[in-house]
Amino acid sequence: MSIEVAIKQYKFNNDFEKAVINILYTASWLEGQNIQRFKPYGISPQQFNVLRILRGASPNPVRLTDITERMIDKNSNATRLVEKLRQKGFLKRDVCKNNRRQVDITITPNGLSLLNELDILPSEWSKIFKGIKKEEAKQLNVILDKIRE
Amino acid sequence: MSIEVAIKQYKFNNDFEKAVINILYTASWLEGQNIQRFKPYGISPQQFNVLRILRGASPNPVRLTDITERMIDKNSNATRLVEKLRQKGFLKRDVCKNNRRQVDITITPNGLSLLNELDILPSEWSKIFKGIKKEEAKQLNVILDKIRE
DNA sequence: AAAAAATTGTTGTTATAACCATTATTGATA
DNA sequence: TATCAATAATGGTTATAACAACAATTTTTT
Repeated sequence: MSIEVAIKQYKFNNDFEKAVINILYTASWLEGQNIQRFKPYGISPQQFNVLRILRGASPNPVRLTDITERMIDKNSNATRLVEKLRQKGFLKRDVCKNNRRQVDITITPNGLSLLNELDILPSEWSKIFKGIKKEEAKQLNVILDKIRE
Repeated sequence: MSIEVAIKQYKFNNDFEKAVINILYTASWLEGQNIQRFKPYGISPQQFNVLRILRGASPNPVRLTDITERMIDKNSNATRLVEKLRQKGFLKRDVCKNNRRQVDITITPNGLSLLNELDILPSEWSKIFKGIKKEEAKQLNVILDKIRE
């Protein structure tokens, strides 16, 4: 659906302004889809993000600052997200031996199997993105990367 | 900056997955810019969004459902956003005469002049978007609209 | 007209985000 | 080695989001 119809605003000052609103709107839309996807498993998109970061480093641990750096939304409070996930048994926390200020955070087998269930299969991607082709996804990535220069 | 470097994740399963993360990340980045922009004026991006909707309809009033429909982030609680803005004198609320369930919401001169200050001048847009050209902004809009089909 | 259904907006509650001060530890330096 | 700055993480507080129940009013049905 065009952004004009979606938010019933038919006058944009220019293509850049429209792009800003389009990005924000599309992100909110995707976020909504993710919330629905994760809800049955009792985790939030942010928590999912943390688990993916941990899996990326697994079996090596990561520190809290690593998580903050790599998070999509940098503003969140990583300490509390990690604690939530620990309570659910998806990760473990150990004070780092070399540097006792740091905490080593590692995903557990439980966490890995949760991610396994949540991974989107290649066949599902084409359903979700039925509107665009691979080439367009690539173009999109190029343009978004340029925007944040 | 490429999304890989930004979030230090170098393996994506495919271009679609990368696009999802890229959109979410870019939106968070834009949101951050907006928060900084609006902070000196004491309003949030959501409140700014509401005021823009009101200006779009001005001098006609809009109702709460209109606001919810047109908001970028549909999940917010419009009632409370409106109340915040009313307290600051940026809009007024009147119970609708024809239908007493409804509330007519109108932007005040105060609200209009706030928006006036916050409007991004054409010269500023090119600074913010120094990374992309008008044509790329157009392409971006086309692709994002297709995604949400 | 009375009852049922739909619409419109409000409010309570719980969870999460945002902001910022604080603690603990380490490493540098004088 | 005592001090100070930098680093790493935590926790209190306030604001906002998310969800859901609720109340008031209007519209539709019987």
